[in-house]
Amino acid sequence: MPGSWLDELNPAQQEAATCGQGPLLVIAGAGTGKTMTLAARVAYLLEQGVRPDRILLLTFTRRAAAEMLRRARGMSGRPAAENVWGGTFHAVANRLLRIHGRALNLPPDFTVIDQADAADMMSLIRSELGLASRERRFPRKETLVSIYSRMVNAQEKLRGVLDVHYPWCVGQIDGIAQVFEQYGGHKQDSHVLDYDDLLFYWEALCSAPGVGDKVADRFDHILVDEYQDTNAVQAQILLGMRKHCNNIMVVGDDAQSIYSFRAATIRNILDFPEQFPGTRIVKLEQNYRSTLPILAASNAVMAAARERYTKELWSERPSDQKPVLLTCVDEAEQSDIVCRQVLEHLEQGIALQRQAVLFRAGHHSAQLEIELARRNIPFHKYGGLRFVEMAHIKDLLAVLRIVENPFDQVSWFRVLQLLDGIGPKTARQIMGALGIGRALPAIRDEQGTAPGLPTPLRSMVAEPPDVPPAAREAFAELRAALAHCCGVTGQPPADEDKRTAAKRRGSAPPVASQIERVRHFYQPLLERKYDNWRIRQRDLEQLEQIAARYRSRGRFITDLTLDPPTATSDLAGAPYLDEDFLILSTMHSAKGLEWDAVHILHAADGMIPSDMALSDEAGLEEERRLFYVAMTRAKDWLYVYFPLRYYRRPSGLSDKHHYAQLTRFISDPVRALFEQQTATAPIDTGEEEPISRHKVQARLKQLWTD
DNA sequence: CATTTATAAATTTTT
DNA sequence: TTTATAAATG
Repeated sequence: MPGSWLDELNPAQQEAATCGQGPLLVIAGAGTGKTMTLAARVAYLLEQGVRPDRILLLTFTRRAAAEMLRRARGMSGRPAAENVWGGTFHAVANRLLRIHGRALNLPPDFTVIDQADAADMMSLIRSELGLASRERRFPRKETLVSIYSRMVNAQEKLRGVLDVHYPWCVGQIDGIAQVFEQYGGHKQDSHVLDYDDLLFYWEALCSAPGVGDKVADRFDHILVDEYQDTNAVQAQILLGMRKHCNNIMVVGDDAQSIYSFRAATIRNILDFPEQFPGTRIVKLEQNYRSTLPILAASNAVMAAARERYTKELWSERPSDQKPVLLTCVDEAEQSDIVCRQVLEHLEQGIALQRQAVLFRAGHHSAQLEIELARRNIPFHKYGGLRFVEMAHIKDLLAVLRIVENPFDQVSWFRVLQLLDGIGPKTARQIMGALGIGRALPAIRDEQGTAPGLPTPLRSMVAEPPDVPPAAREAFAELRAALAHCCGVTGQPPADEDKRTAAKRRGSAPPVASQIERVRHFYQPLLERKYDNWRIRQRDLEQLEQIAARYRSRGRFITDLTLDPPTATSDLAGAPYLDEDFLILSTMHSAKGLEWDAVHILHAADGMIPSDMALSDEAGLEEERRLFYVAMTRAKDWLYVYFPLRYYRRPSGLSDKHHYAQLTRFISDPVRALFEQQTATAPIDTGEEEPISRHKVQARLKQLWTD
């Protein structure tokens, strides 16, 4: 008998949750209880006696999966829900490939590299090929990765990708093709997979004879959230996983597709019924989240979309409070008013955690962050520059990655160049001497068949190569740190040879202790490299704390690349950090979340829609959906801020500025649905703002104009 | 000759 | 604030 929790669902939600066998497509508009429905589906399946480890729940973030399983546990009262396979496509791919990768000739010790690492590898290849110094500038390494990623994810030809999305690179097509050619080999030599490989190899796993059946046979039910933001490869994976179980449920909303830059395509959700014959379609159209006025404004924004969507979102939450459009003089005033608005709600009893500030790009919140810090308002920021992308974190992790995977060229290259007197050239020499990369492929081949021979790591410890005098001391430190992390401290290397790799890992010290040792090696380099090394040191300490939760170094590294933690909120001021904090988030990272009060910054053309996205029609439409996603996060209060004036240079004496235009998404009919306020309030009695600054600047100007 | 230092330029969104 | 290029240094 189904539990009483089913009664809390509306008919459409119940239908989706208790649907029988076969493919199921759920079109779920914003705020229609999608998460609850998915959780209910999991709970229902468990009650029906489906084994938890035969359910696969694919979500956009690990957090989303955890949240859904938590709810499913609450509904079904079955702790067994913990054994449900949940996570992102990438994380699940990683897990499956660890188990079955041997069938595809994947090295058992492969590590996963993120986009920045992939970019570094592209750069490595670019300089090896001598493409860096040409008369016309070769694409940046980040651009190379983007092109490559789009190519493999959308399964398009290089030529086509360049023509459509990177027309300024078309002239360099031969060089680009050369780099990509080498890239595959370099990854293989380095025993690494990039994000795209994870999906690609999973797909390959499905179609491999023998193993393909085994993999597909692992699951009886597959549930996919946010299906509008999956790409062609991910759809192929689902098709490949269908062999035995046809019970595939996908949930999504074509109006909320915001990841086409990652080659996501709404074709997936639109074509699902054809790809999976016999699909049952359920639409969730009742919005439980937002008040009517907020919903009306959001719908009005979408009404102007090129393609109209067939859903009719409705709500039963009337309210007198329209969304508010706040026009302010400039960015400084915007920050000021956001703070005051947030605090006002806090006084009304809306905790900071139930409020969020959303913006298009990570740096759009920079001014606000300073203002929040000044007023001791704690906040957490999601999206934008993340922890693992910071140079010092990457430096330290690179050392760990070397221990985990001694063939990782990018990490060696990075770590070696940290040392005094070692640049690209010497780093390559040392790597060659250690047998890393293509310099000495013979040694690597023997490695596979004759496990007794020294790996790069062992030769590093036992017979180190020569280094420039300036680097000797630090190099010795590095060797000691590496030795410690392998667990060979104090023991003669001869003793090591007898053990298997697995045993060696077992004897390695705890991950946190490894980081502590690496930090000891890194500390002097950190202090020399950065003026603000104290702040960065705190980050490294925090990394060590995160590591303390892990038993396996490999797991730690993989988790960090597949599910990176958000940036530290140093500015919030640690002493004042209490339980409650305001949420700052990019619009992308806000997907699937909701708050009582939502503040949207920079509703100006050029910010949203972003200038970068305006090159084609599709880009503009995606920006519109993005704005729609941001608006529909709000339950009771929605504030949209529009600064009139932007300064060209954020700092500096020139007071050049330009006037902004209200975002084109708030057209006149849309604007009528907002309550409009102009912030003319006297600003912060303590110090007047831009006016006095201009006076000072004018006075300074006289010094050189007269 | 390779590395370091100085200078200029650029800067969406994320697994 | 990071990153590519140019000049300077050891």
